[in-house]
Amino acid sequence: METKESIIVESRNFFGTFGYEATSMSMIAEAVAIKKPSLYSHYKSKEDIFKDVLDKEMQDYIAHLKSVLNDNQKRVMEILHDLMKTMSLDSTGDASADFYYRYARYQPQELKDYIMERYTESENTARVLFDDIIERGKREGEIDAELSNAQIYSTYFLLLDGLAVTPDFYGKTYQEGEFDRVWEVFQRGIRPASV
Amino acid sequence: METKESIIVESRNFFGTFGYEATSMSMIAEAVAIKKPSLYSHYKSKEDIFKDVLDKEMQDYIAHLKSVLNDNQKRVMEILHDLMKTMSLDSTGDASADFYYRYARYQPQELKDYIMERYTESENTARVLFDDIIERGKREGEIDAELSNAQIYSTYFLLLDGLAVTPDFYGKTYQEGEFDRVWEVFQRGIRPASV
DNA sequence: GTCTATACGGCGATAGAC
DNA sequence: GTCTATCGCCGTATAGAC
Repeated sequence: METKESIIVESRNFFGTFGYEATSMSMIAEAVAIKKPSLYSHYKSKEDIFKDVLDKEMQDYIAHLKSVLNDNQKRVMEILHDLMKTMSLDSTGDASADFYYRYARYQPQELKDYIMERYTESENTARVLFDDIIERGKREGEIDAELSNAQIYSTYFLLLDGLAVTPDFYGKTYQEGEFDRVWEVFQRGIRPASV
Repeated sequence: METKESIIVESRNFFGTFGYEATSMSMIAEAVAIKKPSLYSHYKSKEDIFKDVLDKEMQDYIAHLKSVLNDNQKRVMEILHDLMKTMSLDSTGDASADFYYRYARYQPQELKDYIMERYTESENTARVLFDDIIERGKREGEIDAELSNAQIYSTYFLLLDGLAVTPDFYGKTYQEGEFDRVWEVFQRGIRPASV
């Protein structure tokens, strides 16, 4: 792997796990197996590394959503189910998810504007993708057409975020069942009334 | 206000808004209007300030929940509705909520064990309080008795957390409507089938 | 592009006078 | 309990040889 690639990967892991301030250039350098000053041959500052990591994560996130949501072989509720399940199970220890959800909520002051712009772009794109699939769900009778797309979208994303970042206060067994419990309530909440 | 009280309040605001690492003893001292070394007459370290803030927030959180949940004048769904609404609207800029939700998910390494213990205690207490009210909701026909308490609890808390901490990517108007949209889906998801 | 050496600043924390 | 002065450390970042 190229040195620059390695810097991105290791930095993302540290930023996601420990946060921006708690991640030092020394930690990154050690993980990449070079000396600290060598980092500055690739990036002019710690902020610049962060921005590069962020841009890459945004691209990957959208690419992932597109590939999952545009599967016309599957029924809509199956797609939404599988996506939520993946998020809730894989996310513990998933470096990309850790990173994505952390900086959606908590931005270092000096990077706040930059970060918020990127998330706004990303969430707007995600919204369009979801509008399409929700519309399909309504047409095919899986989702109650009385509900607005915004309703489905808001609720689904709140649950998704929650599942992705909730720490396990209650232990492993509880957490494994959490997705199924939550999914049932969501599914009851959006199904057509007459079914 | 006593100096020590003031330290707690200002520290909580900074810790909640900017995070533990991004909050310096100088910032706290300036906000309290004393010099930095004077802080050490009240606390022996930054970690100690944090622990005191955390303990206090936990107590307040549980006290708040108790007072809201044990209102037998109100119907169960009304209580759950009002609590979620308060969280979703007041929480933007509510220093206590900012603090509580931030450290539930992200702990500085050196304080991790201490923080997790406190949250586990707090969440276990919250769970008992919710079990009671959910049982009441089932008895009084507002909640489908087919669903487990864990289901209601998990889903409700995921939504609550989400509403409390979601940043406004979409602007003010969108955010104001978010609570109502989410509440309807939740309410449809847990109501008895025959109603 | 990588290294050794180093600058400079802010951090948490302490000493000791008042 | 509050202050001024200061310590030691580690952070980001740079200079300059190879």
